[in-house]
Amino acid sequence: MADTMQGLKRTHYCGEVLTAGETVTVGGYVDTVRNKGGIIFMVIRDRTGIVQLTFNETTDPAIFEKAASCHAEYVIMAKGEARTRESINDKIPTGHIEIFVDDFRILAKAHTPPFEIVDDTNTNEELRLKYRYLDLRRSALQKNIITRSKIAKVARDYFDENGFIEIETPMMIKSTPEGARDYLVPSRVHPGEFYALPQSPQIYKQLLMISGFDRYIQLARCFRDEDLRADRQPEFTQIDMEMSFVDVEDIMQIAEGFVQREFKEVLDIEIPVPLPRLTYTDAMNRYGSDKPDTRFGMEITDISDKVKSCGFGVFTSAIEAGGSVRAIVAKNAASVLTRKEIDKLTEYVRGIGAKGLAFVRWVDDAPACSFAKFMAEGELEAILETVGAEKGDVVLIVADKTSTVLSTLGALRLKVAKQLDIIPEGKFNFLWITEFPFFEWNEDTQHWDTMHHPFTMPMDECLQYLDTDPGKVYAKAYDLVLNGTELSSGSIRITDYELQQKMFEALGLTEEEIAAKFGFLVDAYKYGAAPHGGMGIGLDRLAMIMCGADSLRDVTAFPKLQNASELMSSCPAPVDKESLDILGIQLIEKKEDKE
RNA sequence: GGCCUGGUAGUUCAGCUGGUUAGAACGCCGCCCUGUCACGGCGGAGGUCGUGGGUUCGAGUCCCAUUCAGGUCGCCA
Repeated sequence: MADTMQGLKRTHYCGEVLTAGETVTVGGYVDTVRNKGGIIFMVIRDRTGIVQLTFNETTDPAIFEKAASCHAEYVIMAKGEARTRESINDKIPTGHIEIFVDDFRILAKAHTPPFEIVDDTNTNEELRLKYRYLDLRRSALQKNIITRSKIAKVARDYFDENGFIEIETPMMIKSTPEGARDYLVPSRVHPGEFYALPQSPQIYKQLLMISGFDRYIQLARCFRDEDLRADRQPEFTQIDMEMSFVDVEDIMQIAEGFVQREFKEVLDIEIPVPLPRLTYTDAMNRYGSDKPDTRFGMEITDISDKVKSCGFGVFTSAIEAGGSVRAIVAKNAASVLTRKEIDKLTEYVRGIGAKGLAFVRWVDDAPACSFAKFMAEGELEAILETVGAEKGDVVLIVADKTSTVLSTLGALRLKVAKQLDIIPEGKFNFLWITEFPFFEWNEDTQHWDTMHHPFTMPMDECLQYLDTDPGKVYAKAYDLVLNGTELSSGSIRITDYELQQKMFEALGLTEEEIAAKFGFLVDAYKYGAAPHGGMGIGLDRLAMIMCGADSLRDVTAFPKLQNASELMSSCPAPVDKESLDILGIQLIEKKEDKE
């Protein structure tokens, strides 16, 4: 049986700096026990830090013996006098003090954990996730989770101070077939019918604007049944907001104030505003991405003009087919990007849709070039000059359909930058991406899809092209990008009923489809709505970047794996037949069922 | 679904062109040590080499399949 804590009341956390002479009571997990024979030094830990307890065999043999029986992760409580240590440890904040224990309780014994609870762990993540509650004892993770809490608190403060009202929207809503796949929730009361978990509170927050709440905020849980990435979890949290009587500039201003406030209050870092802006078109042309990382250069250069009449068929045929030839320059990379490494990059670009990779590797006075034999006198020199390459650089060139060229070079740019280790740490580059194209031509279905959602307002000057030339319509949509991660996406919404109808027509939706998918929303706008718009800021991603973490898993208490399962509780999991019967659900038998 | 990387003591890893009893560090267990703090000293236990098949006199190592995990593309209005 473990001891009770009867008669003891915690007075201090482990990380609190004590003054010599005071009597304190602390509790925590045993970190290390250093038994020297006649004296024991025990380090205990809680979420605030660590403190050393000292036991002397001659002072109190009974307590000494109990301390000697302790192992890592035992939960203990100790009362005693804080004393200045005989030898001081400068490396820890509480290193000058120790607690000389005169009352000691073992509140819970503990099995040896499957991995050591240390800050700088390199234990494989699968094991740590299986024992997530132990992993979360590590101060590095605790720090992240606590920072995340602070970020959320600052968000609430900021929006509250700016007149926003926090409103909860439902978690069980109607499934809409557009966009990401929904998680479905069956209903016992309505067998065969399903709720969906929200992908975002989008529709509800627009309805709240129609209701006149004017400024709405919610730390909203969102769900998407899509494949995971390091920066993508199936359930996540958005700092979701919406404002009335506003246009794009008003929302950007509020958002800029928000990030400024967060970084100041949580990290004590000044973010200068207004934040830089780039149109979607410029972002694609310069960085090959709609969420460019601007912490380093290596911008894309169009060299189509220089090679359109050269002798290299790969280049010329791409241009003749309406595509282009573009390049990036990796400065001083010739030593790192060996021929072998470039071959690996070629494999990589083939994997993401390009046909190949041409290169110039300028090591010695004569640049090594994969296509040199096709070049006439001076042509290679002209290319090198156009892209600004010098001795020691590597030029990487892709020729294809322009969209493929850009996306390939955009991905290559990031990969090479990581390989060369030229992305500066501790830098926070915010960037607005504006003027998104409204429509995207879908080759498969042969009609126009929206790039955002169909309630996004076109830019005023583009309204005239809605019927005639959808490709020329740009949206009042804006993404906020931080260090190459999309932090937030937002737009001004269509509040004009007739315009909304026109949008649906342009998308080729029939009356029935409109009514079935968005009927109540469309109806709501008949009753009058102030111009409004908003955005959803990814709390998880913001926390990830502010904590300097590489993955959302490091800022999420109980994250999902890449296959969207959770190891600790083993979910999702099958349910018994009775539960399914009540819901009116019948499973299709799998080919090879578990025996 | 495609591509890439990985799976060897509790943990992190080493293990070459196939060849005795598969190693190290940390952790764990036992004994010793009254000022440690990455404590130290002595001793010890601990392995279906992810799984299945194949090649071979012989497989952790080679081949095939499969599975799990991570990254990425597709996907994510």
